[in-house]
Amino acid sequence: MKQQNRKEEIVEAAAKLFKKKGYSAVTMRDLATELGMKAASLYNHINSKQELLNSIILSIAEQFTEEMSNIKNSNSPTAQKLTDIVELHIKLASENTYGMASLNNDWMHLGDQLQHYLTLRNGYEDDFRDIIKKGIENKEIVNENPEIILFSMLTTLRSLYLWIPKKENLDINSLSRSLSRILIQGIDA
Amino acid sequence: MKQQNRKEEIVEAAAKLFKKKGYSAVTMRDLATELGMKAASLYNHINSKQELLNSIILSIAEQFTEEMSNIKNSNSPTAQKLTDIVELHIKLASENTYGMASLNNDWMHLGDQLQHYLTLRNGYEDDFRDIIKKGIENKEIVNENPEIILFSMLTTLRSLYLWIPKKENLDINSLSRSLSRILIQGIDA
DNA sequence: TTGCTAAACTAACAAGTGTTAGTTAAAGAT
DNA sequence: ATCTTTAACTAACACTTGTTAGTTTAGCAA
Repeated sequence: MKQQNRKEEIVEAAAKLFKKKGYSAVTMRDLATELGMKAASLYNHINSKQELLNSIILSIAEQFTEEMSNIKNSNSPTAQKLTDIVELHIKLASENTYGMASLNNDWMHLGDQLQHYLTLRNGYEDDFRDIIKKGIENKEIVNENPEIILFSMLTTLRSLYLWIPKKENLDINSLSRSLSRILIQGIDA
Repeated sequence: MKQQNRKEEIVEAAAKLFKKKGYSAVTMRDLATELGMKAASLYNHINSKQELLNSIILSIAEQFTEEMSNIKNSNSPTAQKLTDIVELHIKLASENTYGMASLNNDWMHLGDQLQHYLTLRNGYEDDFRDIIKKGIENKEIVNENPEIILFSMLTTLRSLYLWIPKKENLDINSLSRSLSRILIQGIDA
């Protein structure tokens, strides 16, 4: 039977290189060298460079979509939902510090999966926006432009993949609490 | 005399394409087509593809560095300095909606200018961090981990270039006020 | 008119691209 | 011992890459 292990090593090494140089700048020869083999040998395990990108990005995107739907459908107060979203991003970012880079920067190079990805992303953003809007209606959060709130939170959360691996001995739970406080309660003394 | 105008058109078109597809995925033939000419003709105005990226990124980076130093050396209270930083990012992001993408995503492809860029960026971040730390010492802002505060604000500000062009009829002053409030005072009702 | 210059062109190059075909060596299964 | 499969290899392909050389065209100065 095929060694599923080797394929995963390739996908991981690909994600690592994609993070460092971007999808387009990584050649199959780069990737092969990283794994100590020749470019042609990669094709015993994978079908194309494109497929590597697709599977890296979509597996993460689908996790986001699924977990967001759980949060949205819970009946927690708004602040708790937002905290849950922070936690979700921290979890997935720390589990996928390489792949998150492709998700953020190379999604436009998804070929036939681009539309599927965009659908997932738009759905995710719509859910996030709805949570904020309901929070404003219920006067649980302040009456600022929900688009600006969404933008501000989401861009911070989307960048976690860059920041988390730089910090050693990072306690994920305390990061989660601290970041939630900062995003929700601000930094004014 | 050489038409400096044409060169600026090329740099602008390059920045636009770099934003859309990333530096590595843009070919000189793409760029030429965008401008209605042949790739070889570009070299009547520019020296290399690399030079395009360098000038796009460094001109913006230098503006950030210069203006940050003004803010740091002012004797405004911390909250005002932070508001000034927000304003600075909004200003430069709206003046460079294309180039900011290269600054954020393609800096690793700067060739011999990479070190210079990193020096500027580190200096900028150090200044930003100092402002936050002083604010905590003076009890002007809350005693959270300054690295998390820095990360959170900076990543939001760095993403403005993506968000600003999507909003039409955007009043830059009201965005500036609103975003400053959200970042500093949070969203808790 | 003549000459110069800016800015476009065509043609080409050497290097690098993703990928395929066919081969080979080692490990397991019969 | 033989057969099959896995996963590596070499060689090569058709195409694309950034860039250079040399040429052409149009406008301006003399």
